[in-house]
Amino acid sequence: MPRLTRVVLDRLIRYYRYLADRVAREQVETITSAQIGQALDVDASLVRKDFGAVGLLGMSHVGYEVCEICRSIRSVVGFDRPYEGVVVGAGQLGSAILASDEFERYGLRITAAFDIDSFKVGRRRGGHVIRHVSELSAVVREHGIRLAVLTVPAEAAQGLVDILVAGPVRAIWNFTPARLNAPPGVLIRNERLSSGLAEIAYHLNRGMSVPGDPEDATSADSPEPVLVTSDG
Amino acid sequence: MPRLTRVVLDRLIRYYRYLADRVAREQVETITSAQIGQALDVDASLVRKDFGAVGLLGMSHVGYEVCEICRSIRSVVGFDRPYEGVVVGAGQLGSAILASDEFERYGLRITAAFDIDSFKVGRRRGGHVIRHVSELSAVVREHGIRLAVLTVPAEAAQGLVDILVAGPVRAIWNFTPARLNAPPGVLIRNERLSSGLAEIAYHLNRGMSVPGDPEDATSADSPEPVLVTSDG
DNA sequence: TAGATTGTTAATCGATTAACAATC
DNA sequence: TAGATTGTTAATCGATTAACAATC
Repeated sequence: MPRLTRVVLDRLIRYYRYLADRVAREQVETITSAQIGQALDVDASLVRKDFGAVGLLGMSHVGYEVCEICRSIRSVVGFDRPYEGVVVGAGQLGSAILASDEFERYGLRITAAFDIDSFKVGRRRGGHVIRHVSELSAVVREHGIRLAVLTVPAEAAQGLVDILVAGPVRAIWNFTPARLNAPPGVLIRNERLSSGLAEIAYHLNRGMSVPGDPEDATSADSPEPVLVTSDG
Repeated sequence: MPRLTRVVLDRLIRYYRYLADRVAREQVETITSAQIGQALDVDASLVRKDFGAVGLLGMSHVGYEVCEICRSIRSVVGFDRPYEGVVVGAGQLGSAILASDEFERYGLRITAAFDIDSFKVGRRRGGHVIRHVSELSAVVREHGIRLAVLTVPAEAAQGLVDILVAGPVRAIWNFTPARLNAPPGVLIRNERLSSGLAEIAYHLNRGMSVPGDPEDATSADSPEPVLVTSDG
């Protein structure tokens, strides 16, 4: 199977969330590409193409089996193979992430938290005892941790990346505004909030005159598209 | 000036952050499109095209004035015109946002916080007293608030959007996983963390074999690109 | 001046949409 | 069967990259 691009991956998530939510509520066994497309504002043939890309086969005259779609997406993306991650930086945002139980749904289990502030070390956040960052290198090696969530001040970020990638860490989920360098093969996923703010500021300053880039919602009753955008 | 697309806006932010950071550190007066392009892994002619789109003119043989670039981007995006926003939902994530001072740099000033939990109401978060959500409608109207940051449980999100857009709110910064509907002219910006998790899970499951989509960092010393991606 | 750099046009690339034969 | 739906190919669209004359 050829590598999926990020835009495809993004749509797969949207299909998955929409269908998983729906199947939990109503009894839906099958669904057509046109129905999904309308609900999510994606062209029906793009839906079919995406499904084809993950090996899903539909049934003529019927559509696709909802459970099979969900299963297939989970499997292709890898949500069904749990993996462990650590949170580095137990400030407000780090604590919010430690307290969240949303991530397990997507395969991620947070197994340790670190901070440099010795006042915080030893305290609990969302069921995890905070350890001192000096233990970071040993812990990720010992447990073969492959993901680190970075919620530290921007200045500290690169130094921590260097420590992490010297061990088994192969993906960094970066919530700091820092630009980070890592060796080939290490994924750095930036959650850049300033990008959201740019879009918001631009929108508010332009008046609301121009239609945008509808993304994962529609206002079915209005001819003009709602402005809905997302990072991915 | 024609409307800027989201991809252009995204790059503008990257230019801005890179240059603002740099000018704060070193004494740089001018810079060429090639230098920016190399630092940020963007084709030099795309840099020039982006600058053209915001009305920036360079000087042959010299490049662009760094301060002029920054000023121009701030102005086009609207960072130099402050606006007020409210945070709805004073949980962990809401508190993290309330505590942050990063956003003022981009024009956003948080002026109020709301929650439905009467135990929280009256307490302080990052300098703001939390008010009961029943006051939300009156407050946004009174202050002409145009942005709301949503950090509530997914089930509560749509109902709050309806209240907000009935008032002056014209942009929603959505940190919940809910898909939201709003009338035309209202921007809904989704910060969808599951999208980041999808990319991470996919990467970790694929092995690190395939080069990716370098975005705002490069490992200058390696021939292969580092995997660096971002929501925007 | 010579050479570096811009601004812009043309070529390329990739992703989305449209069309339609095959299927049940 | 007739008609709805898929899977796939071709056309379109938009964004990126390459090329290059104009400039200082």
